[in-house]
Amino acid sequence: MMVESASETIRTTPSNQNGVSSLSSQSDGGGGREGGSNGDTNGEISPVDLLHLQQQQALQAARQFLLQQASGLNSPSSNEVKQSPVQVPVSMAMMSPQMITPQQMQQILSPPQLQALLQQQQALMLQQVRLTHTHSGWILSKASSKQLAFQQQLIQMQQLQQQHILNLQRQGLVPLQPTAAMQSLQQAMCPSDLQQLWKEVSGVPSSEEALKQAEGLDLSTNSSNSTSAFPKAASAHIPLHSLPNGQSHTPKRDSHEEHAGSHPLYGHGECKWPGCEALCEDMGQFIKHLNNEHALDDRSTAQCRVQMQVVQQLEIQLAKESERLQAMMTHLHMRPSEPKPFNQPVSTHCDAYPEGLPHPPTSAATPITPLRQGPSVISSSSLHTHSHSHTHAVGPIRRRNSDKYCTPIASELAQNCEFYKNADVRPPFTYASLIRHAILESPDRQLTLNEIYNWFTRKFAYFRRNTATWKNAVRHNLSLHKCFVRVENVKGAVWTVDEVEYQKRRPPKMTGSPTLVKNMISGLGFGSLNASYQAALAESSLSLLNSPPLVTPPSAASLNMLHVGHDDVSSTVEQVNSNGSCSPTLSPQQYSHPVHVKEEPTEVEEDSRPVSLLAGVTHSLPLPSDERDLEEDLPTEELE
DNA sequence: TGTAAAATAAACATGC
DNA sequence: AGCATGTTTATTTTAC
Repeated sequence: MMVESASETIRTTPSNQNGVSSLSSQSDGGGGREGGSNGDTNGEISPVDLLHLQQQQALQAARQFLLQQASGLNSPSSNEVKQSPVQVPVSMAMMSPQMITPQQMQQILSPPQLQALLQQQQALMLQQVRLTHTHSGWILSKASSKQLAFQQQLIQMQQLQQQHILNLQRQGLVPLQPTAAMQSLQQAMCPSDLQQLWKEVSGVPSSEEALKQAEGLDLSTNSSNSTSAFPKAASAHIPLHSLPNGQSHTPKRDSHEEHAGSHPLYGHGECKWPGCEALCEDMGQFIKHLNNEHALDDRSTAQCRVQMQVVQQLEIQLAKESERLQAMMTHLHMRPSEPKPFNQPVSTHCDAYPEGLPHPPTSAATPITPLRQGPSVISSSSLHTHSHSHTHAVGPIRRRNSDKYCTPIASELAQNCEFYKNADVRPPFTYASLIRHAILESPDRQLTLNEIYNWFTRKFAYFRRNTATWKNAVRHNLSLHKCFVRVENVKGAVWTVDEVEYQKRRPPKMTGSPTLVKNMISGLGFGSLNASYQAALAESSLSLLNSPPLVTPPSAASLNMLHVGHDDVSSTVEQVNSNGSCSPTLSPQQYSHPVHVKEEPTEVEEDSRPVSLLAGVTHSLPLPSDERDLEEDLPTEELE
């Protein structure tokens, strides 16, 4: 090794010291065996399943829609829902009726369209009701209140729609007069809410707001903290069940709404008011426009109401789906006896995203932090590890596990990068693997120590929270392993990977060894794994890759372990065309490129935000031995 | 049970 | 002095 010590400096910031105590090493308990408790045993397609399916589809579409609606939509190309019927149907048509309020339809669709939609929905509802009745006994016992509520929702939507159809016919197309829209609005909201809403919607943004236009709400911002991330109109609280029968509830004021930074309704020089795309040069002009065109009048109010309902519906739906997801997770990964806090509000587990924000210490009761993620994909070993280290959530890496027996790091990371990013789960990889991966992932395949640190903290929530020891470990590994080569350049030293050395480091071990595979599987605590079922899962998950990234759940079971190579990355880089961690741009060849030490190490502070979770199909999902249709509903997650 | 690999901890050096 | 970086040694844990 070279022990020279030239004068070099490290330019980067000292990085994060989220000082959390280091944990002494500790042993682990036995191992969480996922219970085989079979909560529900539905084998065939039922009406409820149909409804579920419909809900899923609606939710997916709605999620996109919500993102558009609630985020101020930074992408200039994507227009919001507007009068133009051409724009709408793509997102709207996918949404099931319960996602769209009549008012919104009224705003969006032309009367003929509205009529057609209404008829369609009526037919659908009738069908559903009939099914419900036909199987009423079964449904009641199984689907319970959730479905009933859903039905109710449908019916009420129906009524609202009819009401609005009448209004439409009565007053022509444009609803400029105070109408039932207003009435229903007032019905649904208590006066204080209404006032607040009006104030929020029509109020002139304060000058300070105008000044803060720097960071408009973009998607990432939105997802960072669920409810408060919604734009004002959305965050205006409305009765949880916004049914015309009115409710009293006193929403706590959203403290964010006054300080939302830039105006959520303004972005890319364009007014983001639903149905409006007026161009505004600057904030001042926009404010003028807002006051003129979207002042406090009936129309604005109705539009606001529409928006509220949209958001509310979506939130409700999201809550339900999240709940279901957690139930699934609980069932699949955790002890059956463990009662899960199902009632956790969505907002609490949606805050995982912001990178710098340390999690609130994961309570021991909730081993699986990232509820919003689809940890169905997460490495079995990581889950396993995590699940049985309650008392010390930051237990030691169960190292060999990953490196040798689990999925290669690249595909694993690619698949679960979002999970690891948000979940306080220790990645099942060796430090060496991670370091190598980080370096290879960088544009120049070289990183400073600090950049390596940053990569760790960026990619893994675990390393955001537990900084005490792992940095030492990183340094230790860098020094220890010959495969990491320190290279000096003008500005400092960078670390590179000597691929040859890395390959030498560990001879292939378990290539094609049935015994090892078996051990691996059993070691992961899966019990018996049905190969054919895995294959099916893999296949099905393949299809997920075609889904839009936003709604692609990382729920694909995968089979990597069945073709485990000898080593994590070495096999991965060549096999899997995912350069790991979500940045699918790097070609495999690049990994083997000779390293060029560049003069100025790049700062990879906030690298390209990798979003795709659609990496591999290769993973293993802990499955109960009884084969069940896990794909029944996909965790509709990832509000990146 | 022994061994190797990896994690963990810590001492120490160096430069800024 | 304090910190970041880097090296080295020792011990523990884990899987084989």
